[in-house]
Amino acid sequence: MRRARMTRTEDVRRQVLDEILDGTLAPGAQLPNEDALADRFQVSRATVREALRSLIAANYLTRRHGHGTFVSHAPMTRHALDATVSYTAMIREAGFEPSERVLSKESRAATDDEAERLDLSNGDGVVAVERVRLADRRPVVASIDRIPAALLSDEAMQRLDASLYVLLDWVGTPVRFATARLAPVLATDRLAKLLEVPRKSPLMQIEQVDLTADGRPVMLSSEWHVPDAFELLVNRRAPDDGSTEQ
Amino acid sequence: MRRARMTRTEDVRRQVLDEILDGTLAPGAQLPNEDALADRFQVSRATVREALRSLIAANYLTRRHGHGTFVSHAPMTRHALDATVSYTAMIREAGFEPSERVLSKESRAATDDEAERLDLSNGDGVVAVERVRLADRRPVVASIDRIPAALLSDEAMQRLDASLYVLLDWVGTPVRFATARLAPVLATDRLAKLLEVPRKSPLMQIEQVDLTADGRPVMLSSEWHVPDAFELLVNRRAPDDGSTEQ
DNA sequence: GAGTGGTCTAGACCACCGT
DNA sequence: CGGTGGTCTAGACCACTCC
Repeated sequence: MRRARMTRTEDVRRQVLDEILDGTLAPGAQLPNEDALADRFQVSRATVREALRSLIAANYLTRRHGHGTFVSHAPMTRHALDATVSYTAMIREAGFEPSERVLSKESRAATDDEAERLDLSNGDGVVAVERVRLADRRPVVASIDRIPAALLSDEAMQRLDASLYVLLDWVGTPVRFATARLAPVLATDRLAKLLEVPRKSPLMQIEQVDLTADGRPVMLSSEWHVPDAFELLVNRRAPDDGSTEQ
Repeated sequence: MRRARMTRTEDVRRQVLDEILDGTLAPGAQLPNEDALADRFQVSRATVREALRSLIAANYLTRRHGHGTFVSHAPMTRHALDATVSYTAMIREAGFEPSERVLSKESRAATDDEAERLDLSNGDGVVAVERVRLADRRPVVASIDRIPAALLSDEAMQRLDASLYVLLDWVGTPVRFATARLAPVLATDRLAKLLEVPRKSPLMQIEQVDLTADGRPVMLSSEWHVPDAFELLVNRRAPDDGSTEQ
C-alpha cells in the first residue's frame, strides 16, 4: 500500500493537482499566495515554489508576477508528439489495442546516411528491424528502425522482438530525447500494400533520431503513418526564458 | 550598451553557456560540482542550481544524481515546431526572406466548428484572414487565420496587415501556447494553384489553436505547407517527472 | 567511504501589479 | 500603498554512484 518515495514537493504537487482535477480549484481560480500555501502544507515557500513549478510547466497553472497564481483553462495535451516518444502509448491513448508484425530483421553495414545520422564510422554495423504497427488489427504505421550493432550484445539481439525502447533501456542507453522531421508523402506501391491504403494516398513520413540523456544517437527510425488513424498533435510554446541566442 | 536587468542567475547561466558554446566545456565534459561553481561565481548553491536548470531544460547539460553534471552532445533544435509559434522565424531560420500576400480579410459569424474550438457562443463574430506566405518569393504556406471579433477594437482592425501574433500581443492577449494537429493531405485544385504545385501533390496540413498563458483560445489557424520548402522538426522528450497521471 | 546531485528550511529583500 | 511572485542566501541533511 505504501507509495515508493514521496518528497514533500511531490506531496504538495499531488494535493494541488488533485484540487485542480476534481474541480475544487476551477479554471481561472486564483490560488492562495505562496506564503499561505507554505503555511497550509507546513513546508517552506521554496518547497511550494518547486511543487508549483512542474504544474506550471505542464500548463496547469499560470503565474503572473505581482498578481497571483491561477488555474489554467487547458493543460498540455499528453501523448502529443513532443510529450512522449512511445508509439504504443499513443495508439493506446487513441483507444486502440496496439500490436505489431515484424517484416524483417537484419544485421548489416550502415549506409552512409545512417552512419552520418547515428554518428558511426564507415563500415560500422547496424541492426535493422522492419515492422508494421497495428491498432485493433488495422495497419497504421510502417517503420524501419536501425540501432548501432555495437550497442547490442548477443543476448540483447535475442530480445529484438520486444519494444526497442525497452531494449535500449535494458542495454543501458535509454532514450530520453528525439528529433523528428515530419513530411507529407504519397504512398508507394509497397507502402500502400503494407498499410492497406490506395496507391498515392497521403501518408505522414517521420524520420526520427532517438537520443540518450547526454545527446548520443542510439536509434534511427523511418515511419510512415496512415492519416486519421489517430491524431498527430504537437504542443507548441512561445519562447520566454533562456532566449539568450538570436 | 547596457543590458536591461541581469540577475545573478542569468549571469551564471550566461557564463556557463558561453563556455559550452566556445568549446571550453566540450561535449561530454564534466562540470565542477555545484559547491565549486557557487564558490567560483560567488553565489549560493541554490542560485547555481537555478542557472543550470534552464540549461538542462534546453538539453545543453545533463545531470546524473550521485555522479555529476555533464555537457550534452546535442542541444534541442531551436525553431522546431514545439519550440516556437512564429512562422516568420522558422522561414528566416531556414535561410529565406519571408513575405506574404493577403488574399482576403473578412468579418463574419463563426462557423459551428470555429465557435467550438475558439470557445465562442453561437453567432459570435470572427475576423478571418486568408494569406499565402512566401520564402524568397516562392509560395510555401497557404493559411486561414480566425480571431474572435470581440478581441479586436476598431483600431486593432486597422492593423490586420501586421503579424497576427504582434496584433494579439498589442490587444493584450499574447499567444503563449498552441496545440497543432498535423496531417498529410493532397493538394486541392485551389491550393495547388495558390502554392504553385501539381494537383494532388502531398501537403502538410496544420490545424492549430493558439492560446494565451492561461489557456484561452485566441486564434484558430488552418495551414497547408509545401513539403521540402523547409523542414518541420519536432523535439520530443520521454516523460520523466510529474508523470502523476496515467 | 568519498563525492555528487536532490531536498528542504527560515528568512531577507526586490520587482511588479493593482487600487 | 499593500499584496503578490521573483531572487537570493547559508546552512543542513538525504540519496545516489562509484571505487
